[in-house]
Amino acid sequence: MDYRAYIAEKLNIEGLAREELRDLIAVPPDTSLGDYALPCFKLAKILHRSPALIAEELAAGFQTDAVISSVTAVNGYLNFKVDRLQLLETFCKEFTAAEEKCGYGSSDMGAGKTVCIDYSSVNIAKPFHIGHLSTTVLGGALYRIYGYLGYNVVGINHLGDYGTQFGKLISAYKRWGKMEEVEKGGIHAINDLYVRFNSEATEEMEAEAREYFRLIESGDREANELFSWFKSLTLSYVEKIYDRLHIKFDSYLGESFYIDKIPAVVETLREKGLLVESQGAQVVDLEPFGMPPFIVLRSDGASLYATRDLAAALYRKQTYDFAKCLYVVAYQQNLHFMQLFKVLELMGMPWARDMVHVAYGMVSLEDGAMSTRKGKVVWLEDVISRSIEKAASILAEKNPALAGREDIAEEVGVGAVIFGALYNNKIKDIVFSYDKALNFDGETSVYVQYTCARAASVLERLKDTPLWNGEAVSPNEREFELVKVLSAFPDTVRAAAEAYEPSMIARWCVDAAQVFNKFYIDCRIVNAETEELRRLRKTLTEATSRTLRRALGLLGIGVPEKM
RNA sequence: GCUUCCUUAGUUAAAUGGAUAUAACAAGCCCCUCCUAAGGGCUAGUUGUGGGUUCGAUUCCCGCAGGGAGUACCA
Repeated sequence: MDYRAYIAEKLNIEGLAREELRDLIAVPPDTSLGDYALPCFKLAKILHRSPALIAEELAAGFQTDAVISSVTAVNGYLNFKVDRLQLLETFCKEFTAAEEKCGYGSSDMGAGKTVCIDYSSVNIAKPFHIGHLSTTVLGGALYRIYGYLGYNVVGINHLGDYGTQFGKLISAYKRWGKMEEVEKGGIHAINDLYVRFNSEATEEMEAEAREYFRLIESGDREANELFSWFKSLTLSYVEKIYDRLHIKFDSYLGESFYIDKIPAVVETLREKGLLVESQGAQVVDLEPFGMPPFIVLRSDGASLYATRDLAAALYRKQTYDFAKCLYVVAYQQNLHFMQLFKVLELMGMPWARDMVHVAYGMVSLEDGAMSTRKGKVVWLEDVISRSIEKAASILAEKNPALAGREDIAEEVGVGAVIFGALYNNKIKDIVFSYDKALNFDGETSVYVQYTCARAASVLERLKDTPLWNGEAVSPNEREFELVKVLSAFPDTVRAAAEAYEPSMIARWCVDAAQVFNKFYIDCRIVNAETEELRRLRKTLTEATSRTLRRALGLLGIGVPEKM
């Protein structure tokens, strides 16, 4: 139920629309003040009286009822307290109804709308390092969040499978590579070849690489077989990682897919008079918009990454007719996307405004930027396996008798890696350290999972106790706080989607877990004072457990029953 | 140079323009005959700088300082 709207409706202030009034209603910093508050300062202008006076008048004229139990005027604020039992009943009713459908916090607001999300977008022949984690888990989380809100979601892995680097790779393989070694070493063996090529490359070798790339393009059999082999090795490698991180895609169309669509794009740009020649290249002039030119074709006639992105955008609109198209790409590429979206706008595409660059911060190491060539790199699979190992060793120590420890360690360890990447605002840069990544205390997924395990253990003991059925109880502070935080979940999911900020959900998880743990410590659940209280507390415990599980699930994190 | 993002306890970070700026980690102390101590409690400690808008600014605007990123044929 929308308490704000309810209060706005009851207040009914002249000269102010209900909606406006509703949006003015805030939550006080301290519960002891109230559950909702109307700051009366803005009203002072409309009503020509002091805020304090307005608050007092409104308080005097407000009829409390079964929903709002008290109203007080304090320093220009009108503070409302909700009836706790009524809140409890409302929450339980809404929660149960939602769980019977698609889950508490889910919605049909996205029905009939498609959202394309371009994320992770791996490069062929390059292993995953810690820098690829953000786009992968952010995109994966947005994919699930939008799905939960009823959108039709298309997850796109825009493969980096086109460019002269693949000529280099073939050249390197033919020079030094052995099939058995590559089969055995997989993507890292391929990467080593590529790194070696770059460090030893001569003019002659560069020319050879260009020739191999030309051979790939012209359909040469051997070159294409090698390239396909590298591609399939890469895909089977990344799929293993995606499985562990619970990431999925609906499309793996990469850059190479768009090559034959480029002439048509170039033609359209020409027809619209957007294409000009500059220093031998074909460009769209963006000078009037304060940006460097958007290069469509190089002076040698070849396309660029930007051109393929343009073709991809047009293709996606045509194929999916999206309401929104998200690009989960680091802020390094801010300019690129500003240019891309501007060009689409200049082409007369009204949907250019539906394109969103979901920019996130960069990862560096404690001693500076990562560099694959210098070997200064942290591989993602190493981080994941170390995290799992740590979880396993803690588990072995704390709970040696527990069955299925391996799976639990996997969920805990992988969860910590994902959660670490999603907990802060996405725009923040990250300096990677194993100490921080492998921290399982405090504001972490492990804390949230642990809270769920506690709840599960209580619920196991109460499996024969019926749920609360609205019997009259007077909820204490802890129970009340818990209901409040749980009720905030649906809005949190929506806000996270709107801001493309899964961290909001991650933070909600920690908030809710903190509130639950205080409740757990202060209130006996199994041995509650009365039968009614026991049922109520069981109900709250179950709602917490289910919602936390749901929330972590949206982030791609599993929750073990025990740990 | 230009464009753009960032700057909050020792550290990492929260905070639709609202009341006493909130957590965690690290530090110090306390709590397991009691539903999982990967937990709970207590103590101490913060908005870079100068202006402006506003009844009210961590939040919006303009300087300054410091840092990141980008800035024509890489992706």
